[in-house]
Amino acid sequence: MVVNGHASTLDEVARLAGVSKATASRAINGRSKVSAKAQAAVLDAVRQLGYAPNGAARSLVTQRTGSVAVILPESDERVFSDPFFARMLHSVARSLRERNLQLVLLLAQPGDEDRLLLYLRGRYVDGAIVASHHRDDRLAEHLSDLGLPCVFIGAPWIGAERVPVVDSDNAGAAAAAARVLVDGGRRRIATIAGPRDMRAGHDRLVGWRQVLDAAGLDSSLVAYGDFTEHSGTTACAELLDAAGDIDGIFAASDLMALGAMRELEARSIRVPDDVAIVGYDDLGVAERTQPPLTTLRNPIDQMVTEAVRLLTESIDQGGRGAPRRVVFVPELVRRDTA
Amino acid sequence: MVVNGHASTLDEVARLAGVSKATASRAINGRSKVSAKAQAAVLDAVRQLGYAPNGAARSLVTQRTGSVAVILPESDERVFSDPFFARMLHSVARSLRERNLQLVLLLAQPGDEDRLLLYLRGRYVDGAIVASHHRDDRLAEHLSDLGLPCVFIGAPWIGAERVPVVDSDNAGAAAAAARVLVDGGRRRIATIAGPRDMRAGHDRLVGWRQVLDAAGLDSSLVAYGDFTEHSGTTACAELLDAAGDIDGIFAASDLMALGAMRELEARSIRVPDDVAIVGYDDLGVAERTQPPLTTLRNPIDQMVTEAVRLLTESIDQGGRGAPRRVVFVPELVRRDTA
DNA sequence: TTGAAAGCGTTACCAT
DNA sequence: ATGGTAACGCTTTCAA
Repeated sequence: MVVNGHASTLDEVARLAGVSKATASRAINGRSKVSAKAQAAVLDAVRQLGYAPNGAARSLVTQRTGSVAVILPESDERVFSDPFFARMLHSVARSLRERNLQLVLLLAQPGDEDRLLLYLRGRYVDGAIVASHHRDDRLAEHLSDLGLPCVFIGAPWIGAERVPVVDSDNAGAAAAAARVLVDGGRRRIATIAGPRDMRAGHDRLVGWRQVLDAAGLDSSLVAYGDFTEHSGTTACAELLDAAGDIDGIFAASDLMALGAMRELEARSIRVPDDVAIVGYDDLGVAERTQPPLTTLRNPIDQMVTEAVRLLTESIDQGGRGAPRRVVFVPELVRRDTA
Repeated sequence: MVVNGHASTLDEVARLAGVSKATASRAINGRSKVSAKAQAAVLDAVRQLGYAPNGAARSLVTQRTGSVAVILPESDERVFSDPFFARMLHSVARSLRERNLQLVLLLAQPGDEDRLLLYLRGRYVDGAIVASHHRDDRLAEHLSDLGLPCVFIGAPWIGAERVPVVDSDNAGAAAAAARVLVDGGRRRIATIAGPRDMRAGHDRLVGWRQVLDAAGLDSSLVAYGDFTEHSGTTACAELLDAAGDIDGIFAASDLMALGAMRELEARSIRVPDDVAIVGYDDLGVAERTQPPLTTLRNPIDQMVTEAVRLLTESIDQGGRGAPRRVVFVPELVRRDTA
């Protein structure tokens, strides 16, 4: 394809096609009127030379790169173990494909923020979707300062009012979960909460506590995990050791619920007979637990679709537009654990 | 930071600092002689304006983007469930950071090859590392045609001779695993193999078979999985149903070994007393199984370090340089399952 | 419909 | 050490 190691330029294409650079450009981008003859000649030359437009040159004039970043300010361990991210990225990739945008995944490790910011300031991407981040990261402020179109999936702790946010009602959903347990007659209801420094972790804990308090039940049976299966097992053991009479558990992720169920099984505690469980996410694991898990469906696809819509809108408007906020409500999926 | 929505340019920095664009550029990039006074003035202006160089403009002249792609031609389900990728990316990120390169992750879905190629041809990245790919993808040929510096981690099926490859000796390691079982006195040795259309899957099966054949043992006890835990469980059940007298299993991934152990436990078959097991990977899971898993350590860090070294070398040489091939040998890690 | 030419924002060469 | 200026490869006026 490539003639001799050096990528071909529009100039060469034009020359080979016997037209000007301008016409060649028009033929390639196909927005403008070009005679059928010129069109064919150019396309032919493109094929012969294996030509592809130089991205830098094109971006320089169009102010567009045709790519969008997904930023994950998260340890790669979690990124690559939590089904949440797999589902989210899958969904993002699909949405972007429809709009002919290239997905660029940026793993934002704690220490590496400077290079990330430099990259974004360098306008290597047209916009960014930020997902799941911790209490202390100031990405929202930075992106807002930067003027780079962005959308946050899940509200950031800091600077949430300055950026568009697509969120789900974590507290409301957790409350629904707690209500399932309370209405099911459970009285010693514990929770395996997510990390305290993450919105989802925090809000789900709050929602659970509210319902328990309102029902006059003890809301002190709390153990913390990090959304992983293993942490669910540990947390469950902790809870059981502290209070042997627990009869209901709300786990802030299905993975933690699964871990908890393993611990319960190890102790020969029956689910849901002895202990009822409600999880959170419904990304596949919940259907496959034994017995199948009652859970709240995290509306990831909806959030992503909306996020991409908002982002492209913002990109098209050149980054202007007021920071909007859209919230989706997780749906209760009743199966057999509660 | 940004004055008014529009990113500032070098021109503005220069004007504010009272120097020429040339000097401003030199001060910012810091390779060339600049008076301390000018240096300070420029840096100050940069800070005041929140200036960052426009990537496109810079790339256009330097022919460098400062970023490197990691291409994963793999379903996102596997990318986000197999610890192999987590470890690899972690390692890549570390190596690139040392060299001040930005990691750009490109998920190459089957249908999406065209856009990926367009992106690469557009020179949005300086080079690419390709990891784990299937029999039918022609990425190696394409990248070789393209002239983009690249390194493959794991040999591709097609075009392996045309690109630099960093690999591990899958067949040799699998042979070592089989030998552990044979030498341990096992006579009915099965394998849970990886996907037939992946090099790692194929080669590990070959290595295992070679040793069994050489020992005069039946090498037909094969079930296929896809490296996931779940597939390991299924495959193990399959094997057990087909041959009840199995006394040794080589699983082509620790995850599949774990799945197999769950099935064995469900059937009250003891490990290693009744059935010995050897896994593959040693990325954390192996230490935590019950009992701890004997396995082969996939030399991911070594492969990645070498891959990044080769890649940056190739980038510095402008993509020239003969396609090299480096192979690392996995180490046997003996624990308690065999 | 087409072509010439003016940028886009940098870096790098060449004088000074 | 510094400034003017020519690239880099493309898109997009503006005339023709």
